[in-house]
Amino acid sequence: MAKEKSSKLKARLPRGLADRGAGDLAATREMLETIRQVYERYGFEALETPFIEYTDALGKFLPDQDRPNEGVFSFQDDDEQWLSLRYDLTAPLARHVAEHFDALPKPFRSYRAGWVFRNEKPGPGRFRQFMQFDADTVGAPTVAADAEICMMMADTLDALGLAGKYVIKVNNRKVLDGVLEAIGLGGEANAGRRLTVLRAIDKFDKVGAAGVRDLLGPGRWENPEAKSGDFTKGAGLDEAQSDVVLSMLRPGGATGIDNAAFAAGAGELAEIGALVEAAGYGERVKIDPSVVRGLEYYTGPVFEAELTFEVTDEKGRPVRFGSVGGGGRYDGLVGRFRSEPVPATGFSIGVSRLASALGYLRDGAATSFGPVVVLVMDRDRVADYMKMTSRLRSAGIRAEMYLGNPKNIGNQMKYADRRNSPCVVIQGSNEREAGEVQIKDLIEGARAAEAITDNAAWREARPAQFSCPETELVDKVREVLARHGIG
RNA sequence: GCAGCUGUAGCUCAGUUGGUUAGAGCGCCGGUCUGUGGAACCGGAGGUCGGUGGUUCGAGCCCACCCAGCUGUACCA
Repeated sequence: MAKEKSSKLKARLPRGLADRGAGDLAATREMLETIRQVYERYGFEALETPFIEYTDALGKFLPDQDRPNEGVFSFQDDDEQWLSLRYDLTAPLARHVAEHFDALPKPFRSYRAGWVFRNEKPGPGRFRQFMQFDADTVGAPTVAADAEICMMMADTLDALGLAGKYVIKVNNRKVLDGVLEAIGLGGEANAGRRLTVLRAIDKFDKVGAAGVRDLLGPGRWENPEAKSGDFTKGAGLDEAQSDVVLSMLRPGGATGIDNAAFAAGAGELAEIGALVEAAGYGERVKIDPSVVRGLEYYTGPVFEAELTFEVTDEKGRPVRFGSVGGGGRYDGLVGRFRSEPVPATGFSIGVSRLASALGYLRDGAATSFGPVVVLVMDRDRVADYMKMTSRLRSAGIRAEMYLGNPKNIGNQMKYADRRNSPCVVIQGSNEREAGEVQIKDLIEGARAAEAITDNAAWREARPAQFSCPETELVDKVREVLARHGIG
């Protein structure tokens, strides 16, 4: 008993997770709908798969010898089989397609949105639960499918109001493989070093050409000048090898490399370039040799959508959003389940990150209005107030009767204020006798009251309040809502 | 994982060379207040001072270890 106080549960959320309020939800809903419409227009169809899959269907087959299954939330079923929360939407799609292969039209074009989960260290803009919105074409080997996906991403970002503020970068894993082969890193024995080289290239944006050179060679200190902080082990390439890799990152890319992989990759890139150019997307979709992505399961073209604008956060620090989506061709993924190879290509939008970028862009979150509040002026007439509320609801207007302690009208007004109500409905005995109601426009009232500094005067003035016959309640409320653009 | 920084109320912080019962502002709940949302006044709840051990007559303060958070870095299939 004495310990009761200290044994109270602490209300807290695990790190990397977030509750989302009305404003957030509304913005996300609108955004998802915009994306959905674009995808539909391109002829993709909806699909939903569960949050949970067998662990082996998710990622065990991805040749990730680095850290198998780390970063995935997993648990065992009662038959001891391992299950996991999905960490992306691509692996579940591959499972779905493989499972229903015979019933699906090929190429199969589908899209899906949903939560994915990663058990990784969270950071700014990185959560352990976040939403993705994917579109994939399965069963189409042609690079036209890749080009189409890129163009659709461009159209999607345009539709979201980001025209001119992003670039879709395209590269090809075969080009990278060709370069690596040319410097003697081909073959199974060098898989680990290849990975290190790819990761170094991936950091080009962050550390620059000199940083990449360090990472390709001996390694790099967190603070290069002081040689202090954390040390990242390099790939151990010599100068000549590094030169070749770095030359690839310059505009124009690598030259003088003569092997099959490089030629195939360069050819595909040129083809994609020609397709997007011909369709008028040349400014939005660009070849960029520094894009690596996905490190393991991509087999051909890879894409990345990057926002190119900068904003500052509430503390005045610059915020870079960078990548808000990416994808590529994964010809091996569905084939894990089947004896024949199944080509596939897709793109994934990071909904949560993109939503926060859009939020910054719209300087300040749009306020979402609450319901109309019907005040309780006379405790004995609750039935009448509920009836009024009901009339508003029947007319399609969000409305509620005040359910707290009604003894003080001021408290009811405060409640409505806090709910962001556009207006309140007041009917005391005076109005009742006259067959009227008072409607107070809280939004207009707040605006009108800005000039009033004295609280007594503010009360007296009752700004933006008018009375009307009770029969016109719905129409008048509707007028107030319309004035503020509330549907 | 590694490195640096930081831990006192829901939030922002104060707290003397180690000294009694750890404070403030804001926020929250209630009241003044049964006819009006920005105010005022009054009252209240809320703390194992991140944890454990140590030094000391005495620790929020000093020491050791641990934990958590933040930032960077690595990883991100």
